[in-house]
Amino acid sequence: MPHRDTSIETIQQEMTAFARRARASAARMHPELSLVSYTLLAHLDDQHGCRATDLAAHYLLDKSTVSRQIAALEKLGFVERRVDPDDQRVQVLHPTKKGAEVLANVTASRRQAFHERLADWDGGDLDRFAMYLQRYNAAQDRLD
Amino acid sequence: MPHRDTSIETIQQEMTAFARRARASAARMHPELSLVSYTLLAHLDDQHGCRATDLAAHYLLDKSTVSRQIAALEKLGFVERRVDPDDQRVQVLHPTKKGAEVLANVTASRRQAFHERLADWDGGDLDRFAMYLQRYNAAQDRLD
DNA sequence: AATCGATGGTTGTATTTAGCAACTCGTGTG
DNA sequence: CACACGAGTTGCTAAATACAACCATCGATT
Repeated sequence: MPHRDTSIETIQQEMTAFARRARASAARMHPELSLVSYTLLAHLDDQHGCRATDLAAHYLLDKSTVSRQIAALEKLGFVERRVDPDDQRVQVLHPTKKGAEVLANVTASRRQAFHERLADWDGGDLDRFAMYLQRYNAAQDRLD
Repeated sequence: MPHRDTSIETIQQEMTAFARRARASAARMHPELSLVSYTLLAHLDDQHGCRATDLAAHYLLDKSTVSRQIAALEKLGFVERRVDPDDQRVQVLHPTKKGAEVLANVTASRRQAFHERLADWDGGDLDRFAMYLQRYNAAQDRLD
């Protein structure tokens, strides 16, 4: 088996192992915000608001799923809806002040965890690893 | 913000993005074997059999979850139980012939998908990416 | 202007995955 | 022997998700 295949095998195994744990471990770390809620809220934050449909498209989730997740986030007081005056159908979603704060906390603590995990990596390796992941995910975007 | 932090931020984002999708995309590709079942079956296969408790410990799953997953796999005829003659409490789990075949098929098709995604990567990059992932997951093992 | 198809969103229903708690049954140790 | 422990199962619950049916609004066409 060529070396190339061995590498691909490893990548497959490790990505799978990672995926299996990520959700559970995220839930353990941040009971207040599941991986999905976190992701949605983060997207709203850095897009400065967007529509539910956009979230669904971007994350390949059913619109009903997004609708319920957003409803939950709204109930928690983390997002608010602003009806678009130009089109009464659309609700532009924004994180509330409270939502932005919680998001910032979770982000900080996730960042902390990542920093610990990556503490002994040198800068060049971090840089390359980051690049590879971006490249990998971008490829998946195109194929999925 | 030092470059190091930017890399870590990217790694965090990309790993999260990946995790979010992996399950759904695995389910779409292989409706016959969820990501968890696949993982459990694969573990049985390469350990040449093990106990339910070992699976639970290894994958940080509740023993009830493993029990039900195994029951499902057994119902499908993919695993069989062999009671340990030295300790009647333990059941050593093994993939059946059929289970091993299905596993091989799914593995092959997953490998195919990975090959497509990584088709335009050069050997050095694949190698480094694989190493980084192993290193990252090993670190997570220690901390989790 | 009335209508109709497309778009944004919600709700009903079902499935899957998971955890926790309570249980059974066998094992081994005081 | 009694009792604690370990392996596994089962009852119950909750969360996340998909699919389908639905409602409201918009925009284009007649």
